[in-house]
Amino acid sequence: MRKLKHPTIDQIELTDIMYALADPTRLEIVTLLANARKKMTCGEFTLNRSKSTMSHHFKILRSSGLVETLIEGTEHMNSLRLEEIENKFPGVLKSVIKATKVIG
Amino acid sequence: MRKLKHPTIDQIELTDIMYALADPTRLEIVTLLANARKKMTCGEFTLNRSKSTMSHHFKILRSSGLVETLIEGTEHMNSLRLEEIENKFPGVLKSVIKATKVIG
DNA sequence: TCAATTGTTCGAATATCTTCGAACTGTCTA
DNA sequence: TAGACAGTTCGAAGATATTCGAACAATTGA
Repeated sequence: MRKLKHPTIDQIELTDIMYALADPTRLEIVTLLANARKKMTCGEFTLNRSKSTMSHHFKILRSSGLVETLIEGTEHMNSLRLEEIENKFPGVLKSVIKATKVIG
Repeated sequence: MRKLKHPTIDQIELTDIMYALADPTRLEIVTLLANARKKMTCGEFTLNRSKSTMSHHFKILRSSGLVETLIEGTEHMNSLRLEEIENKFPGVLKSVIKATKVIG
């Protein structure tokens, strides 16, 4: 469990990102991460879901390429791969984050 | 069957749009519509799917607010609600369309 | 070394999605 | 008015998703 797998930039696919963002729970995680502007542990997200459910969503966020998870001790520090994704799909992630801000 | 229901602009929700765009078939319909720059009938999309399957996808595209369908005779003319959605969620739809162009 | 902490994995239940063929509806035209 | 045409709706099959609790793994600290 030393290191978690992440896709490289060229392995990231648009449909995977769309799919990851289509779930309300995951979209909320993404916007919280974007607004936090810092790394957050899984435990900091109190979205009324069980530990295993949250872990499941983070796994999908990681495999889509949206989130990077670094292990520090017993904690998993999560951050958005915003710049990389902006570089590959300009405007996609940023506009979605901005759109969620306006609403809630 | 005279007129089909569409959500008004303020009824359109971001997660519904994300969900609609997450399916490869629907994403392809959306990009074809965007590139066509004109209204297209359902029959013009030859994506190796049955009539009923295509109808199902168009129903989701309509209910998400992405697509508007006007009935002209026996044909259903479809178009993207690009300007409306741009107005509500700036950059979201346009950046996704642009991102798909680069790839395929 | 042992317990506490953080998160993952497993297995299962439930719900939702995609897909299709068949039957149907509304419109046009011969 | 009957047939052709474009899509929708229905019902069902099979695949995927979401969710949870329980068990597990890795690290830290006492």
